[in-house]
Amino acid sequence: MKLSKTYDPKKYETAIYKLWEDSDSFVPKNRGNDGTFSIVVPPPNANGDLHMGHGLTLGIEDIAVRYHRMKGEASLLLPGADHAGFETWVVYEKHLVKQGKSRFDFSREDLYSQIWDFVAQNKDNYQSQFRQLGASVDWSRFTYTLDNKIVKQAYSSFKKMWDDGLIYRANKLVNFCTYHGTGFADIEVTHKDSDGHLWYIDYPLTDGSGEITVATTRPETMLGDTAVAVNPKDKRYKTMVGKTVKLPLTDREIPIIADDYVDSDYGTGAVKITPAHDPNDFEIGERHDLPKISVIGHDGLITHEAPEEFVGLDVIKAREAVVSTLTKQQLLSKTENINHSVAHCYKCGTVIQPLLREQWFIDTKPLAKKAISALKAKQIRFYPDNKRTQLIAYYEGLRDWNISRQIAWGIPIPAFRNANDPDKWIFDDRVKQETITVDGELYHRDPDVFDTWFSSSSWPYATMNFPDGQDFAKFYPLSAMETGADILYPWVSRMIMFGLYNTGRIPFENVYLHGLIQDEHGQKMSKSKGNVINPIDKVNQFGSDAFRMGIISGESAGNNRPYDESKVIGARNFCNKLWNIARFIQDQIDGAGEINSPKPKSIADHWMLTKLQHLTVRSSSLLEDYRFSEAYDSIYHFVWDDFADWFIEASKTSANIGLLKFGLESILKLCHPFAPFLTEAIWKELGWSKELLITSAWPTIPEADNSQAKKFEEIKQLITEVRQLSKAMELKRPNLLHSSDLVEDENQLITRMARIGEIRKTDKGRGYRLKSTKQKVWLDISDDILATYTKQLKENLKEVQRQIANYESRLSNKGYLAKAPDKVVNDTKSSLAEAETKAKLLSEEVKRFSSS
RNA sequence: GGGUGAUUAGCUCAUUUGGCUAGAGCGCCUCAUUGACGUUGAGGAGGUGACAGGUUCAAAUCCUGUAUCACCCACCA
Repeated sequence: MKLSKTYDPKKYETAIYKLWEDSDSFVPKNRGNDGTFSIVVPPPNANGDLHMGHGLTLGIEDIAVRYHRMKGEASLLLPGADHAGFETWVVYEKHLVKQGKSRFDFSREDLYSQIWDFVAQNKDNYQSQFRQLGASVDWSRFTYTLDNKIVKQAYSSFKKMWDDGLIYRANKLVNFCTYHGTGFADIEVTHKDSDGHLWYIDYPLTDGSGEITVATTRPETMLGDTAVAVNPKDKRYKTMVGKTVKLPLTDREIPIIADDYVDSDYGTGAVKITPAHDPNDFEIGERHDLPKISVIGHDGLITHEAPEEFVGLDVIKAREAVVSTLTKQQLLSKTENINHSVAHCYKCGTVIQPLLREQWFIDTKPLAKKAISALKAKQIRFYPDNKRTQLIAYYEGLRDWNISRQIAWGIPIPAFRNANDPDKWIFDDRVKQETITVDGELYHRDPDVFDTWFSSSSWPYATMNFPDGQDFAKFYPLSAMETGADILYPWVSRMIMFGLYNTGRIPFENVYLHGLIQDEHGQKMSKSKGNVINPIDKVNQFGSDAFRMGIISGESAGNNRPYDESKVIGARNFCNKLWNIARFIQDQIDGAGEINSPKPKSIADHWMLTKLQHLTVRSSSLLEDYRFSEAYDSIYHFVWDDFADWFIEASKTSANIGLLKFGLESILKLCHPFAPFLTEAIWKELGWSKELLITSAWPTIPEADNSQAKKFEEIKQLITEVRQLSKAMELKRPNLLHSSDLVEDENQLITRMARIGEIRKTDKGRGYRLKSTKQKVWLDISDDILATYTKQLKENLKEVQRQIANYESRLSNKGYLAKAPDKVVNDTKSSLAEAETKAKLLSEEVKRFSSS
């Protein structure tokens, strides 16, 4: 079939993907090689469209997997979807609001099943987006984070940790978002610098001997104060320690205590202590056995623990009321404006309230310890490596992890509380029941669900059917985990800890972290800014292959990068170039009849093969090293600069059909991981093979004669020089004189490619002697014309002389000769020799024109 | 407050353990008009590698310091 003039992605992509799927090409299978390669796709949230980050993730992972598949390894790219507990919950709540409803209108069970259906609708959506991106994922292994095996693994992790004493339930301060009504892990809280006030409040001593002034940014919490603390070394307050103050606005009497935590230089050096609403105060409270009075409830309103006049006010109103009452009572001595860091909900921006709540916590110390030693021993390779060091630092400061979430959407925590003994908890996975009876006693299920990250921490092996699955035996640890650098802490860190804990092994051998894709101006993409670029739009506009190559081009691990459409356009043009190379070769073959075997004959043939050799070796090693952009770059330039611009052009003088075909086959293979649709489409249209390109073998390295190749390189340089001279002197089809067998042999090639009028062999040259070759070749032009070029000649000579001086000074340096490697020194010597020859020729010409 | 990264051509970015004349894409200038491709071909211009020191025969690369930007972490009331 005749190929059309330009490549039309829309015409092929859907059908090609179906071809791969129908042929089970994505199912891992060894082909003449017993290696394995495995990546699990970071499961996208099942609540919307794929974004740019997914495009990059899938692009990178698919390139790696397709390469290893073609190498013959059993290669698995396992797809999945994330129920994304809290994230989806937020999306669904907005959805409810649009319908004029709220979460309070439904029971938890109702909500759960509604969201289940909501998510199910979206799953099809992004599965088709995976297909559009060309991701060669094994759909038969598709895993959803609420699949039975994942839930079961979450329970067994929980149970094991429970049994090992790593899970504990405690009434501790949690980061609570009063808007969403749930607690968070520390990592889910963002700190923002905000303008606020520092209020100075006088607390009168009970014995009437004076007062102590405390400074606070949150005066409303004074209603829950249970002490005032000062530094034990602070002389100002030495006599007050042990006394009590009468807490204003309340009728309570609270002690003045001494604690090292207090910084004497900040504020007044005296701190009000509210153990129920401040993490530091909580710790001081623990040390001094202070009562914890919760004056702010989970609804964000003042509780009945506070005086009647404040009850039911929200935090802001309560603050105003407290300040105004204190002012009236003349207890407010000073107010300062300050800028300080305030914790906010990462999703809605509500100020986080540290509130007391009974939650499940994981003691992360022992888990982090193992992870640290694995990372220090470099058992996992990181791209870029500095993320490894960063992660170690993170583990070292890691605090216990609150895994309870007060939302309906998630995996229920398999723990039940004794109805008669609130401190007695048992593990049981009958979570569908609200109550169970064990040994004749009634137990109530914990209404909370797990933090999503708790279950996804086991993703690398839960997806592989740990502990007995064949996949686990074959593919674990994963070859690589490729994901965004932004989830190094929330996800990667925990997968490593959990993997080591549950399986005793690292979960993956390599971690490749890509940076954020920003908008064209380097701004973070976000819905609120309205600068989100949809990858699928770009796929539709430029084709999937162009998008993939454009987005990985210039990509380097760990670095953020703006979306650059010019790169996608460049890649689109490259697709078209490939397409037209195929068209040309197809035309050649159509007119050729019998196709000979791919034996190199001409010097161009040998040259092309040595370039191909070099490329195959280089691109393979770059791909093994996760240097995708550089691999793409080297293939791109071989195809365009070497194969199309030189080999194909040369073949117009004398074609070696067998080698053209071989070259194209090799190119299609090398390009396949990057441009899977296009290359498979060409492969199919050409109909040279019954097998699919996706499962064909990665090219082997061809044999070629290097000395023949060098001859072509010389001719190539000669041609380039003639082109340069023609351009500079505005010559039209100049003639060439030479006394060289090589030039004689290649005179047709030179005539065509250098746009020469006539080539003639002669004993005596005239005109301009070419400098790029050792062969004696002259551009046959008059001195008149050449004189117009004198200025350029002088500049060239100067440049060459500068180089010579440079080389000479290097070679006269004793240290250089003694310490630099021989190869480097020899290179310098031959460069010097070359430059000297060139200088001689140039100076002769310059002299000729200076004297005339 | 602590940490990490960045700073290279007009723009966006590469450059594996220090070693040829620091590269690419896009943009720019000049030319080519059609027999694979104008989503093309040929030629070209353009860089004190942020700045200041240091180590080395040799530094964009290693070290120290400075500046600017970005991100991450952090319980100073």
